[in-house]
Amino acid sequence: MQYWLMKSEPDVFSIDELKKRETSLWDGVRNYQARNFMRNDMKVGDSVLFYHSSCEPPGVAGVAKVASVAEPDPSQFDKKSEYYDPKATKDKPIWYCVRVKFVEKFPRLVSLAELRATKELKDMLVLKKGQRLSIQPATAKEFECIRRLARR
DNA sequence: GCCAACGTTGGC
DNA sequence: GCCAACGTTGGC
Repeated sequence: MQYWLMKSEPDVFSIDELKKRETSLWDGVRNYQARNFMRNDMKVGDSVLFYHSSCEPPGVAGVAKVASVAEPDPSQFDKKSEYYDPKATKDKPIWYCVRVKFVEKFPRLVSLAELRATKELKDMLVLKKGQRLSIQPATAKEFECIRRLARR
């Protein structure tokens, strides 16, 4: 069982939207490293910290879990989608995505500033300078620490 | 295979 | 809106 942090801009897709839909494909990822995490490493039942980025304030908004292993991202075939990739074919998909399931919205957002201020979390990838990857591995310790912070 | 130019991410 | 950091593209 692994732990992950997944970033999303709440204007595009938020924890509230996931709650409403219950499950959703995590589509639109167009970075190979992030794709590889989804395609190669994510397993059903893995826990996900749902991170809101490019907003005020950025931070961890809640928890999801992986509901199904990766499948070809349908948006790569959709000419009307902003994620359309003309190089992808159904025989040879390029992009993959997992399905995630809503678990909980935190009683309050745990902000990036708060993550930075927490000694236990100092090694988190999301705090590293220049770390832009939208999907990052996390540890059980980090996961539990953030869940505790959210209830303080 | 190098690397300059360009595009994107995302905090501030 | 700025810009640092990083990834991708494409000419050579």
